[in-house]
Amino acid sequence: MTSPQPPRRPSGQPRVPENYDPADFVPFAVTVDLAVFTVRESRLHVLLVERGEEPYLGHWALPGGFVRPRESAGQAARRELAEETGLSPDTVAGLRPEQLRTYSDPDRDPRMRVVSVAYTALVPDLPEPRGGGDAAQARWTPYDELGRLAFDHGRILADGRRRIGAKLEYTCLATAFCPPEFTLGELQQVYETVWGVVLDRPNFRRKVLTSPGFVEPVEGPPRRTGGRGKPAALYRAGAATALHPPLLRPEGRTTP
Amino acid sequence: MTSPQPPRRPSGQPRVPENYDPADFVPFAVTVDLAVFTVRESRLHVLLVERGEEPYLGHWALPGGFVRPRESAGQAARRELAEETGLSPDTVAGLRPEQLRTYSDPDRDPRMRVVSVAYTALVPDLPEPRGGGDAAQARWTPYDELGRLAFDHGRILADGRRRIGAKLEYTCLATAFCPPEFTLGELQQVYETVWGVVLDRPNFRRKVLTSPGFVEPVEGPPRRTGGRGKPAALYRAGAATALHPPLLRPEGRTTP
DNA sequence: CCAATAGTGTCTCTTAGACAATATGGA
DNA sequence: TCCATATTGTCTAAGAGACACTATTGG
Repeated sequence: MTSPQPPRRPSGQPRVPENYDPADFVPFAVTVDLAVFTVRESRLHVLLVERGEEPYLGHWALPGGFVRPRESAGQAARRELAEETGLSPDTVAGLRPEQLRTYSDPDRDPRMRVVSVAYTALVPDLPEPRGGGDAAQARWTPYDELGRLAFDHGRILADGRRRIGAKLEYTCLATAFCPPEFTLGELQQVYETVWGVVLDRPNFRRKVLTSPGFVEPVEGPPRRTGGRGKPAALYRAGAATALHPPLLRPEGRTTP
Repeated sequence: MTSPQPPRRPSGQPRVPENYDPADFVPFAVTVDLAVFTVRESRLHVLLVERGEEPYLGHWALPGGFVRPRESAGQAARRELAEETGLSPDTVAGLRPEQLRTYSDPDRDPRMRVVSVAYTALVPDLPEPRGGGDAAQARWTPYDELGRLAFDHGRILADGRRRIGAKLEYTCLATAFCPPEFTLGELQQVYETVWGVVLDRPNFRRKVLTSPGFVEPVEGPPRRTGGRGKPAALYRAGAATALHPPLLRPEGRTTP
Protein backbone atom coordinates (compact mmCIF):
# COMPACT_ATOMS: atom_id res chain seq x y z
CA MET A 1 0.00 0.00 0.00
CA THR A 2 1.07 3.49 -0.60
CA SER A 3 -1.82 5.84 -0.92
CA PRO A 4 -2.31 8.48 1.72
CA GLN A 5 -5.90 9.10 0.81
CA PRO A 6 -8.45 6.99 2.65
CA PRO A 7 -6.52 3.85 3.48
CA ARG A 8 -7.68 0.93 1.47
CA ARG A 9 -9.59 -1.73 3.28
CA PRO A 10 -9.17 -4.22 0.52
CA SER A 11 -10.10 -7.72 1.52
CA GLY A 12 -13.40 -9.21 2.40
CA GLN A 13 -16.19 -8.76 4.79
CA PRO A 14 -16.01 -9.23 8.53
CA ARG A 15 -13.83 -6.23 8.97
CA VAL A 16 -14.09 -4.02 11.97
CA PRO A 17 -16.15 -1.14 10.67
CA GLU A 18 -13.45 1.30 11.47
CA ASN A 19 -13.36 3.51 8.46
CA TYR A 20 -11.01 6.28 7.67
CA ASP A 21 -10.22 8.35 10.66
CA PRO A 22 -8.35 11.49 9.65
CA ALA A 23 -6.39 11.23 12.84
CA ASP A 24 -4.85 8.05 11.43
CA PHE A 25 -2.91 9.98 8.89
CA VAL A 26 -0.34 11.76 10.96
CA PRO A 27 2.59 13.49 9.36
CA PHE A 28 5.94 11.90 10.08
CA ALA A 29 9.41 13.30 9.96
CA VAL A 30 11.82 10.99 8.15
CA THR A 31 15.53 10.95 8.84
CA VAL A 32 18.50 8.77 8.03
CA ASP A 33 21.00 7.57 10.61
CA LEU A 34 24.43 6.28 9.68
CA ALA A 35 26.29 3.48 11.41
CA VAL A 36 29.76 4.02 9.98
CA PHE A 37 32.30 1.40 10.97
CA THR A 38 36.04 1.23 10.57
CA VAL A 39 38.92 -0.82 11.95
CA ARG A 40 41.66 1.17 13.68
CA GLU A 41 44.54 -0.41 15.51
CA SER A 42 42.78 -3.76 15.55
CA ARG A 43 39.68 -2.33 17.15
CA LEU A 44 36.26 -1.69 15.72
CA HIS A 45 35.37 2.01 15.72
CA VAL A 46 32.21 3.89 14.88
CA LEU A 47 31.69 7.47 13.81
CA LEU A 48 29.80 9.55 16.35
CA VAL A 49 28.83 13.20 16.61
CA GLU A 50 28.10 15.21 19.69
CA ARG A 51 24.65 16.67 19.87
CA GLY A 52 24.48 20.43 20.12
CA GLU A 53 20.89 20.73 21.21
CA GLU A 54 18.13 19.18 23.24
CA PRO A 55 17.14 16.52 23.71
CA TYR A 56 20.28 14.62 24.55
CA LEU A 57 22.35 17.80 24.45
CA GLY A 58 25.98 16.80 24.80
CA HIS A 59 25.28 13.14 24.23
CA TRP A 60 26.91 11.23 21.42
CA ALA A 61 24.75 10.21 18.52
CA LEU A 62 24.94 8.77 15.05
CA PRO A 63 25.51 11.16 12.19
CA GLY A 64 22.48 11.67 10.07
CA GLY A 65 19.81 14.13 9.11
CA PHE A 66 16.59 14.80 7.34
CA VAL A 67 15.56 13.30 4.08
CA ARG A 68 14.99 16.24 1.78
CA PRO A 69 11.89 16.80 -0.28
CA ARG A 70 13.26 15.47 -3.52
CA GLU A 71 15.70 12.79 -2.43
CA SER A 72 15.41 9.16 -1.45
CA ALA A 73 16.66 7.86 1.87
CA GLY A 74 19.63 6.31 0.11
CA GLN A 75 20.57 9.62 -1.44
CA ALA A 76 20.25 11.31 1.91
CA ALA A 77 22.53 8.69 3.44
CA ARG A 78 25.22 9.21 0.82
CA ARG A 79 24.99 12.96 1.18
CA GLU A 80 25.29 12.83 4.94
CA LEU A 81 28.14 10.37 4.78
CA ALA A 82 30.09 12.67 2.50
CA GLU A 83 29.43 15.58 4.81
CA GLU A 84 30.44 13.74 7.94
CA THR A 85 33.52 11.96 6.70
CA GLY A 86 34.84 14.63 4.39
CA LEU A 87 35.14 12.08 1.60
CA SER A 88 34.28 13.10 -1.90
CA PRO A 89 30.84 12.12 -3.19
CA ASP A 90 32.55 9.84 -5.69
CA THR A 91 34.37 7.98 -2.98
CA VAL A 92 31.24 7.76 -0.91
CA ALA A 93 29.32 6.36 -3.86
CA GLY A 94 31.91 3.60 -4.01
CA LEU A 95 31.30 2.77 -0.38
CA ARG A 96 27.71 1.87 -1.18
CA PRO A 97 26.09 2.54 2.16
CA GLU A 98 23.64 -0.24 2.73
CA GLN A 99 20.22 0.06 4.24
CA LEU A 100 20.13 -1.61 7.63
CA ARG A 101 16.57 -1.25 8.83
CA THR A 102 13.99 1.34 9.79
CA TYR A 103 13.25 2.38 13.35
CA SER A 104 9.78 3.59 14.01
CA ASP A 105 8.97 3.27 17.67
CA PRO A 106 6.43 6.00 18.42
CA ASP A 107 8.44 7.23 21.39
CA ARG A 108 11.91 7.08 19.94
CA ASP A 109 12.02 10.88 19.79
CA PRO A 110 10.40 12.62 22.73
CA ARG A 111 9.24 15.57 20.67
CA MET A 112 7.38 14.12 17.73
CA ARG A 113 6.92 11.23 15.43
CA VAL A 114 10.21 10.53 13.67
CA VAL A 115 10.88 7.48 11.54
CA SER A 116 14.52 6.84 10.81
CA VAL A 117 16.00 4.74 8.04
CA ALA A 118 19.37 3.46 9.23
CA TYR A 119 22.30 2.67 6.96
CA THR A 120 25.60 0.95 7.52
CA ALA A 121 28.82 1.93 5.82
CA LEU A 122 32.26 0.37 6.08
CA VAL A 123 35.25 2.56 5.52
CA PRO A 124 38.99 2.04 5.65
CA ASP A 125 40.91 3.80 8.37
CA LEU A 126 40.32 7.48 7.64
CA PRO A 127 41.79 10.66 9.01
CA GLU A 128 39.97 12.03 12.00
CA PRO A 129 36.86 13.86 10.76
CA ARG A 130 37.46 17.58 10.37
CA GLY A 131 38.78 18.95 13.63
CA GLY A 132 35.71 20.64 14.99
CA GLY A 133 35.97 24.33 15.71
CA ASP A 134 32.27 24.05 15.24
CA ALA A 135 29.43 23.72 17.60
CA ALA A 136 29.32 19.98 17.43
CA GLN A 137 32.25 17.63 16.92
CA ALA A 138 32.57 14.29 15.23
CA ARG A 139 35.02 11.53 16.04
CA TRP A 140 35.81 7.86 15.86
CA THR A 141 34.97 5.95 19.00
CA PRO A 142 35.94 2.38 19.86
CA TYR A 143 32.86 0.20 19.66
CA ASP A 144 33.41 -1.30 23.07
CA GLU A 145 33.78 2.06 24.76
CA LEU A 146 30.40 3.39 23.80
CA GLY A 147 28.50 5.08 26.56
CA ARG A 148 24.81 5.62 26.42
CA LEU A 149 23.95 7.12 23.07
CA ALA A 150 21.15 9.48 22.16
CA PHE A 151 17.77 8.12 21.10
CA ASP A 152 17.86 4.46 20.07
CA HIS A 153 21.23 4.83 18.45
CA GLY A 154 22.84 2.24 20.67
CA ARG A 155 20.46 -0.34 19.34
CA ILE A 156 21.05 0.76 15.78
CA LEU A 157 24.76 0.25 16.23
CA ALA A 158 24.23 -3.17 17.74
CA ASP A 159 22.04 -4.15 14.81
CA GLY A 160 24.59 -2.76 12.40
CA ARG A 161 27.41 -4.66 13.97
CA ARG A 162 25.49 -7.90 13.84
CA ARG A 163 24.71 -7.28 10.20
CA ILE A 164 28.25 -6.62 9.11
CA GLY A 165 29.47 -9.61 11.09
CA ALA A 166 27.04 -11.77 9.16
CA LYS A 167 27.92 -10.22 5.84
CA LEU A 168 31.59 -10.95 6.31
CA GLU A 169 30.66 -14.60 6.18
CA TYR A 170 29.10 -14.74 2.77
CA THR A 171 30.27 -11.60 0.97
CA CYS A 172 33.58 -10.03 0.05
CA LEU A 173 32.68 -6.98 2.09
CA ALA A 174 35.72 -7.16 4.34
CA THR A 175 37.86 -5.47 1.72
CA ALA A 176 35.80 -2.32 2.23
CA PHE A 177 37.53 -1.95 5.58
CA CYS A 178 40.93 -2.00 3.90
CA PRO A 179 42.86 0.55 1.88
CA PRO A 180 43.05 -0.01 -1.88
CA GLU A 181 46.07 -2.25 -1.46
CA PHE A 182 46.34 -4.44 1.57
CA THR A 183 48.01 -7.53 2.97
CA LEU A 184 46.25 -10.71 3.87
CA GLY A 185 47.22 -10.04 7.46
CA GLU A 186 45.27 -6.79 7.38
CA LEU A 187 42.28 -8.53 5.87
CA GLN A 188 42.43 -11.16 8.55
CA GLN A 189 42.55 -8.42 11.17
CA VAL A 190 39.22 -7.17 9.86
CA TYR A 191 37.60 -10.53 10.39
CA GLU A 192 39.15 -11.02 13.78
CA THR A 193 38.16 -7.55 14.93
CA VAL A 194 34.57 -7.62 13.77
CA TRP A 195 33.97 -11.18 14.90
CA GLY A 196 36.02 -10.91 18.04
CA VAL A 197 37.80 -14.18 17.40
CA VAL A 198 41.28 -15.36 16.45
CA LEU A 199 41.65 -17.15 13.13
CA ASP A 200 44.29 -19.57 11.96
CA ARG A 201 46.49 -17.72 9.53
CA PRO A 202 47.30 -20.50 7.07
CA ASN A 203 43.69 -21.57 6.86
CA PHE A 204 42.45 -18.02 6.42
CA ARG A 205 44.98 -17.47 3.69
CA ARG A 206 43.98 -20.63 1.88
CA LYS A 207 40.31 -19.75 2.02
CA VAL A 208 40.80 -16.22 0.72
CA LEU A 209 43.15 -17.22 -2.07
CA THR A 210 40.99 -20.07 -3.30
CA SER A 211 37.81 -17.98 -3.34
CA PRO A 212 37.71 -16.77 -6.93
CA GLY A 213 37.52 -13.02 -7.23
CA PHE A 214 37.86 -12.24 -3.54
CA VAL A 215 41.32 -10.68 -3.84
CA GLU A 216 43.84 -10.40 -6.63
CA PRO A 217 47.58 -10.00 -6.23
CA VAL A 218 49.07 -6.61 -6.98
CA GLU A 219 51.42 -7.19 -9.87
CA GLY A 220 54.51 -5.17 -9.17
CA PRO A 221 56.75 -7.02 -6.75
CA PRO A 222 56.09 -4.20 -4.30
CA ARG A 223 55.87 -5.38 -0.79
CA ARG A 224 55.43 -3.66 2.47
CA THR A 225 56.15 -4.22 6.07
CA GLY A 226 53.93 -3.73 9.04
CA GLY A 227 56.78 -3.63 11.49
CA ARG A 228 59.73 -5.94 11.79
CA GLY A 229 58.76 -9.24 10.17
CA LYS A 230 58.90 -10.51 6.65
CA PRO A 231 57.28 -8.07 4.21
CA ALA A 232 53.87 -9.19 3.01
CA ALA A 233 52.54 -9.43 -0.51
CA LEU A 234 49.92 -6.89 -1.46
CA TYR A 235 46.47 -7.57 -2.81
CA ARG A 236 43.51 -5.57 -3.89
CA ALA A 237 39.80 -6.33 -3.88
CA GLY A 238 38.69 -8.65 -6.65
CA ALA A 239 35.58 -8.49 -8.76
CA ALA A 240 33.49 -10.92 -6.76
CA THR A 241 30.91 -9.71 -4.27
CA ALA A 242 29.67 -13.02 -2.90
CA LEU A 243 31.67 -15.77 -1.21
CA HIS A 244 30.80 -19.32 -2.20
CA PRO A 245 31.14 -21.28 -0.12
CA PRO A 246 31.01 -18.80 2.73
CA LEU A 247 33.72 -18.14 5.24
CA LEU A 248 31.88 -19.18 8.37
CA ARG A 249 32.95 -17.87 11.72
CA PRO A 250 34.16 -20.42 14.25
CA GLU A 251 31.49 -22.19 16.25
CA GLY A 252 28.91 -20.78 13.94
CA ARG A 253 27.90 -18.30 16.56
CA THR A 254 25.72 -15.42 15.48
CA THR A 255 27.40 -13.06 17.92
CA PRO A 256 24.55 -11.70 20.04
CA MET B 1 20.07 11.70 13.73
CA THR B 2 16.53 12.00 14.76
CA SER B 3 15.57 15.52 15.68
CA PRO B 4 13.19 17.35 13.45
CA GLN B 5 14.16 20.73 14.72
CA PRO B 6 17.00 22.45 12.87
CA PRO B 7 18.98 19.56 11.45
CA ARG B 8 22.29 19.20 13.15
CA ARG B 9 25.34 20.10 11.16
CA PRO B 10 27.70 18.35 13.45
CA SER B 11 31.13 17.92 12.00
CA GLY B 12 33.73 20.45 11.18
CA GLN B 13 34.35 23.39 9.03
CA PRO B 14 34.25 23.54 5.25
CA ARG B 15 30.59 22.91 5.16
CA VAL B 16 28.38 24.42 2.57
CA PRO B 17 26.78 27.29 4.45
CA GLU B 18 23.33 26.00 3.77
CA ASN B 19 21.58 26.33 7.06
CA TYR B 20 18.19 25.17 8.02
CA ASP B 21 15.67 25.67 5.32
CA PRO B 22 12.17 25.06 6.62
CA ALA B 23 11.29 23.61 3.26
CA ASP B 24 13.68 20.75 4.07
CA PHE B 25 11.35 19.45 6.68
CA VAL B 26 8.52 18.08 4.66
CA PRO B 27 5.87 15.90 6.22
CA PHE B 28 5.89 12.32 5.01
CA ALA B 29 3.19 9.72 5.04
CA VAL B 30 4.43 6.38 6.33
CA THR B 31 2.87 3.09 5.32
CA VAL B 32 3.69 -0.59 5.61
CA ASP B 33 3.54 -3.01 2.69
CA LEU B 34 3.36 -6.75 3.16
CA ALA B 35 4.98 -9.33 0.94
CA VAL B 36 3.18 -12.46 2.12
CA PHE B 37 4.42 -15.69 0.58
CA THR B 38 3.06 -19.19 0.63
CA VAL B 39 3.61 -22.43 -1.25
CA ARG B 40 0.56 -23.89 -2.96
CA GLU B 41 0.63 -26.88 -5.21
CA SER B 42 4.39 -26.64 -5.51
CA ARG B 43 4.27 -23.05 -6.64
CA LEU B 44 5.22 -19.89 -4.84
CA HIS B 45 2.23 -17.61 -4.31
CA VAL B 46 1.89 -14.09 -2.96
CA LEU B 47 -1.05 -12.32 -1.40
CA LEU B 48 -2.36 -9.43 -3.50
CA VAL B 49 -5.27 -7.06 -3.19
CA GLU B 50 -7.05 -5.21 -5.93
CA ARG B 51 -6.97 -1.47 -5.64
CA GLY B 52 -10.33 0.24 -5.40
CA GLU B 53 -9.19 3.74 -6.14
CA GLU B 54 -6.81 5.90 -8.10
CA PRO B 55 -4.02 5.79 -8.80
CA TYR B 56 -3.68 2.29 -10.16
CA LEU B 57 -7.40 1.67 -9.84
CA GLY B 58 -8.03 -1.98 -10.61
CA HIS B 59 -4.36 -2.90 -10.43
CA TRP B 60 -3.08 -5.49 -8.04
CA ALA B 61 -1.03 -4.32 -5.11
CA LEU B 62 0.47 -5.53 -1.88
CA PRO B 63 -1.70 -5.44 1.21
CA GLY B 64 -0.74 -2.74 3.62
CA GLY B 65 -1.78 0.52 5.11
CA PHE B 66 -0.92 3.49 7.21
CA VAL B 67 1.13 3.40 10.32
CA ARG B 68 -1.11 4.81 13.03
CA PRO B 69 -0.18 7.58 15.39
CA ARG B 70 0.75 5.38 18.31
CA GLU B 71 2.05 2.23 16.70
CA SER B 72 5.40 1.16 15.28
CA ALA B 73 5.79 -0.06 11.74
CA GLY B 74 6.10 -3.61 13.03
CA GLN B 75 2.84 -3.34 14.91
CA ALA B 76 1.17 -1.93 11.83
CA ALA B 77 2.47 -4.83 9.79
CA ARG B 78 1.10 -7.41 12.20
CA ARG B 79 -2.23 -5.64 12.36
CA GLU B 80 -2.55 -5.47 8.59
CA LEU B 81 -1.49 -9.07 8.20
CA ALA B 82 -4.19 -10.21 10.59
CA GLU B 83 -6.75 -8.13 8.72
CA GLU B 84 -5.75 -9.39 5.30
CA THR B 85 -5.32 -13.07 6.05
CA GLY B 86 -8.11 -13.48 8.56
CA LEU B 87 -5.69 -15.14 10.95
CA SER B 88 -5.96 -14.39 14.62
CA PRO B 89 -3.55 -11.84 16.06
CA ASP B 90 -1.99 -14.64 18.09
CA THR B 91 -1.26 -16.69 15.03
CA VAL B 92 0.06 -13.66 13.22
CA ALA B 93 2.37 -12.87 16.10
CA GLY B 94 3.79 -16.35 15.69
CA LEU B 95 4.51 -15.67 12.06
CA ARG B 96 6.88 -12.89 13.05
CA PRO B 97 6.67 -10.73 9.97
CA GLU B 98 10.16 -9.55 9.27
CA GLN B 99 11.19 -6.13 8.12
CA LEU B 100 12.45 -6.29 4.54
CA ARG B 101 13.50 -2.76 3.70
CA THR B 102 12.15 0.73 3.29
CA TYR B 103 11.22 2.27 -0.02
CA SER B 104 11.49 6.00 -0.26
CA ASP B 105 11.82 7.07 -3.83
CA PRO B 106 10.34 10.56 -4.02
CA ASP B 107 8.16 9.60 -6.96
CA ARG B 108 6.97 6.23 -5.84
CA ASP B 109 3.53 7.63 -5.21
CA PRO B 110 2.36 10.17 -7.77
CA ARG B 111 0.37 12.15 -5.27
CA MET B 112 2.65 12.88 -2.38
CA ARG B 113 5.66 11.84 -0.43
CA VAL B 114 5.08 8.35 0.95
CA VAL B 115 7.72 6.24 2.61
CA SER B 116 6.85 2.61 2.94
CA VAL B 117 8.37 0.06 5.28
CA ALA B 118 8.04 -3.35 3.67
CA TYR B 119 7.72 -6.63 5.57
CA THR B 120 7.89 -10.24 4.51
CA ALA B 121 5.80 -12.97 6.04
CA LEU B 122 5.78 -16.68 5.28
CA VAL B 123 2.59 -18.60 5.86
CA PRO B 124 1.50 -22.18 5.32
CA ASP B 125 -1.10 -22.86 2.69
CA LEU B 126 -4.13 -20.94 3.92
CA PRO B 127 -7.74 -20.83 2.85
CA GLU B 128 -8.47 -18.21 0.24
CA PRO B 129 -8.73 -14.83 1.97
CA ARG B 130 -12.33 -13.89 2.72
CA GLY B 131 -14.38 -14.13 -0.44
CA GLY B 132 -14.80 -10.48 -1.31
CA GLY B 133 -18.31 -9.15 -1.59
CA ASP B 134 -16.50 -5.95 -0.87
CA ALA B 135 -15.15 -3.23 -3.02
CA ALA B 136 -11.70 -4.69 -3.29
CA GLN B 137 -10.74 -8.34 -3.26
CA ALA B 138 -7.70 -10.18 -2.03
CA ARG B 139 -6.27 -13.40 -3.38
CA TRP B 140 -3.26 -15.63 -3.74
CA THR B 141 -1.44 -15.22 -7.02
CA PRO B 142 1.33 -17.42 -8.39
CA TYR B 143 4.59 -15.54 -8.20
CA ASP B 144 5.46 -16.19 -11.81
CA GLU B 145 2.14 -14.95 -13.11
CA LEU B 146 2.39 -11.48 -11.69
CA GLY B 147 1.45 -8.72 -14.04
CA ARG B 148 2.48 -5.18 -13.52
CA LEU B 149 1.74 -4.24 -9.95
CA ALA B 150 0.82 -0.87 -8.50
CA PHE B 151 3.52 1.51 -7.34
CA ASP B 152 6.90 -0.18 -6.80
CA HIS B 153 5.31 -3.30 -5.43
CA GLY B 154 6.81 -5.52 -8.09
CA ARG B 155 10.23 -4.56 -6.91
CA ILE B 156 9.29 -5.12 -3.29
CA LEU B 157 8.17 -8.63 -4.11
CA ALA B 158 11.37 -9.32 -6.00
CA ASP B 159 13.41 -8.11 -3.03
CA GLY B 160 11.29 -10.19 -0.70
CA ARG B 161 11.72 -13.30 -2.75
CA ARG B 162 15.46 -12.87 -2.86
CA ARG B 163 15.53 -12.39 0.88
CA ILE B 164 13.53 -15.47 1.74
CA GLY B 165 15.58 -17.53 -0.69
CA ALA B 166 18.70 -16.45 1.15
CA LYS B 167 17.19 -17.05 4.57
CA LEU B 168 16.29 -20.61 3.69
CA GLU B 169 20.00 -21.24 3.45
CA TYR B 170 21.03 -20.34 6.94
CA THR B 171 17.85 -20.38 9.00
CA CYS B 172 15.11 -22.87 9.81
CA LEU B 173 12.55 -20.56 8.27
CA ALA B 174 11.31 -23.09 5.75
CA THR B 175 9.09 -24.70 8.36
CA ALA B 176 7.05 -21.48 8.44
CA PHE B 177 5.72 -22.46 5.02
CA CYS B 178 4.50 -25.79 6.35
CA PRO B 179 1.54 -26.78 8.49
CA PRO B 180 2.26 -27.69 12.13
CA GLU B 181 3.01 -31.27 11.15
CA PHE B 182 4.63 -31.97 7.84
CA THR B 183 6.64 -34.54 5.94
CA LEU B 184 10.20 -34.10 4.80
CA GLY B 185 8.92 -34.24 1.26
CA GLU B 186 6.78 -31.18 1.93
CA LEU B 187 9.70 -29.37 3.48
CA GLN B 188 11.84 -30.21 0.49
CA GLN B 189 9.09 -28.87 -1.77
CA VAL B 190 9.44 -25.53 -0.03
CA TYR B 191 13.12 -25.33 -0.82
CA GLU B 192 12.65 -26.48 -4.37
CA THR B 193 9.83 -24.07 -4.99
CA VAL B 194 11.47 -20.99 -3.53
CA TRP B 195 14.86 -21.72 -5.04
CA GLY B 196 13.51 -23.06 -8.31
CA VAL B 197 15.80 -26.08 -8.24
CA VAL B 198 15.51 -29.82 -7.76
CA LEU B 199 17.23 -31.32 -4.73
CA ASP B 200 18.42 -34.84 -4.11
CA ARG B 201 16.01 -36.38 -1.67
CA PRO B 202 18.34 -38.60 0.35
CA ASN B 203 20.84 -35.79 0.75
CA PHE B 204 18.20 -33.28 1.73
CA ARG B 205 16.87 -35.70 4.27
CA ARG B 206 20.28 -36.32 5.76
CA LYS B 207 20.97 -32.63 6.04
CA VAL B 208 17.69 -31.82 7.73
CA LEU B 209 17.84 -34.72 10.15
CA THR B 210 21.42 -34.06 11.19
CA SER B 211 20.83 -30.33 11.80
CA PRO B 212 20.04 -30.26 15.50
CA GLY B 213 16.73 -28.61 16.28
CA PHE B 214 15.60 -28.13 12.71
CA VAL B 215 12.80 -30.68 12.90
CA GLU B 216 11.70 -33.22 15.43
CA PRO B 217 9.75 -36.39 14.74
CA VAL B 218 6.14 -36.48 15.77
CA GLU B 219 5.91 -39.24 18.33
CA GLY B 220 2.71 -41.06 17.65
CA PRO B 221 3.25 -43.59 14.88
CA PRO B 222 0.75 -41.57 12.83
CA ARG B 223 1.74 -41.33 9.24
CA ARG B 224 0.10 -39.80 6.27
CA THR B 225 0.03 -40.18 2.58
CA GLY B 226 0.21 -37.56 -0.10
CA GLY B 227 -1.15 -39.76 -2.84
CA ARG B 228 -0.20 -43.27 -3.74
CA GLY B 229 3.29 -43.93 -2.45
CA LYS B 230 4.66 -45.03 0.87
CA PRO B 231 3.27 -42.95 3.74
CA ALA B 232 5.79 -40.50 5.13
CA ALA B 233 6.78 -39.88 8.69
CA LEU B 234 5.62 -36.62 10.21
CA TYR B 235 7.78 -33.95 11.77
CA ARG B 236 7.25 -30.59 13.36
CA ALA B 237 9.47 -27.56 13.58
CA GLY B 238 12.24 -27.85 16.13
CA ALA B 239 13.56 -25.25 18.52
CA ALA B 240 16.47 -24.04 16.41
CA THR B 241 16.25 -20.90 14.36
CA ALA B 242 19.66 -20.91 12.69
CA LEU B 243 21.21 -23.59 10.51
CA HIS B 244 24.86 -24.33 11.11
CA PRO B 245 26.35 -25.14 8.79
CA PRO B 246 23.93 -23.67 6.29
CA LEU B 247 22.02 -25.57 3.66
CA LEU B 248 23.47 -23.91 0.59
CA ARG B 249 21.58 -23.93 -2.64
CA PRO B 250 23.20 -25.74 -5.56
CA GLU B 251 25.74 -23.78 -7.54
CA GLY B 252 25.72 -21.16 -4.84
CA ARG B 253 23.71 -18.90 -7.03
CA THR B 254 22.05 -15.92 -5.39
CA THR B 255 19.07 -16.16 -7.72
CA PRO B 256 18.94 -12.72 -9.33
C1' DC C 1 71.69 -15.30 16.78
C1' DC C 2 66.75 -14.02 18.08
C1' DA C 3 62.21 -12.10 17.50
C1' DA C 4 58.52 -11.38 14.59
C1' DT C 5 55.75 -11.80 10.85
C1' DA C 6 54.80 -14.16 6.11
C1' DG C 7 54.05 -18.17 3.68
C1' DT C 8 53.93 -23.59 2.54
C1' DG C 9 52.66 -28.27 3.27
C1' DT C 10 50.18 -32.10 5.31
C1' DC C 11 47.00 -34.87 7.77
C1' DT C 12 42.39 -35.67 9.34
C1' DC C 13 37.59 -35.07 9.92
C1' DT C 14 33.24 -33.33 8.47
C1' DT C 15 30.05 -32.55 5.00
C1' DA C 16 27.96 -32.58 0.60
C1' DG C 17 26.98 -34.64 -3.95
C1' DA C 18 25.96 -38.74 -6.65
C1' DC C 19 23.50 -42.61 -6.78
C1' DA C 20 22.39 -47.66 -5.80
C1' DA C 21 19.31 -50.37 -3.21
C1' DT C 22 15.46 -51.42 -0.23
C1' DA C 23 10.71 -50.57 1.95
C1' DT C 24 5.87 -49.76 1.82
C1' DG C 25 1.82 -48.21 0.38
C1' DG C 26 -2.17 -47.80 -3.56
C1' DA C 27 -4.11 -49.10 -8.17
C1' DT D 1 1.68 -57.24 -10.30
C1' DC D 2 3.43 -52.38 -11.20
C1' DC D 3 4.13 -47.73 -9.86
C1' DA D 4 5.13 -44.08 -6.91
C1' DT D 5 6.96 -42.38 -3.03
C1' DA D 6 9.82 -42.98 1.37
C1' DT D 7 13.99 -44.43 3.52
C1' DT D 8 18.63 -46.43 4.11
C1' DG D 9 23.27 -46.93 2.78
C1' DT D 10 27.70 -46.34 0.29
C1' DC D 11 31.32 -44.17 -2.21
C1' DT D 12 33.78 -40.06 -3.29
C1' DA D 13 35.39 -35.40 -3.43
C1' DA D 14 35.66 -30.80 -1.49
C1' DG D 15 36.52 -28.01 2.27
C1' DA D 16 37.86 -26.78 6.97
C1' DG D 17 40.50 -27.24 11.34
C1' DA D 18 44.86 -28.29 13.44
C1' DC D 19 49.42 -27.69 13.24
C1' DA D 20 54.41 -28.51 11.83
C1' DC D 21 57.64 -26.35 9.15
C1' DT D 22 60.15 -23.00 6.12
C1' DA D 23 61.20 -18.04 4.58
C1' DT D 24 62.52 -13.30 5.13
C1' DT D 25 63.09 -9.29 7.39
C1' DG D 26 65.04 -6.12 11.51
C1' DG D 27 67.53 -5.96 15.80
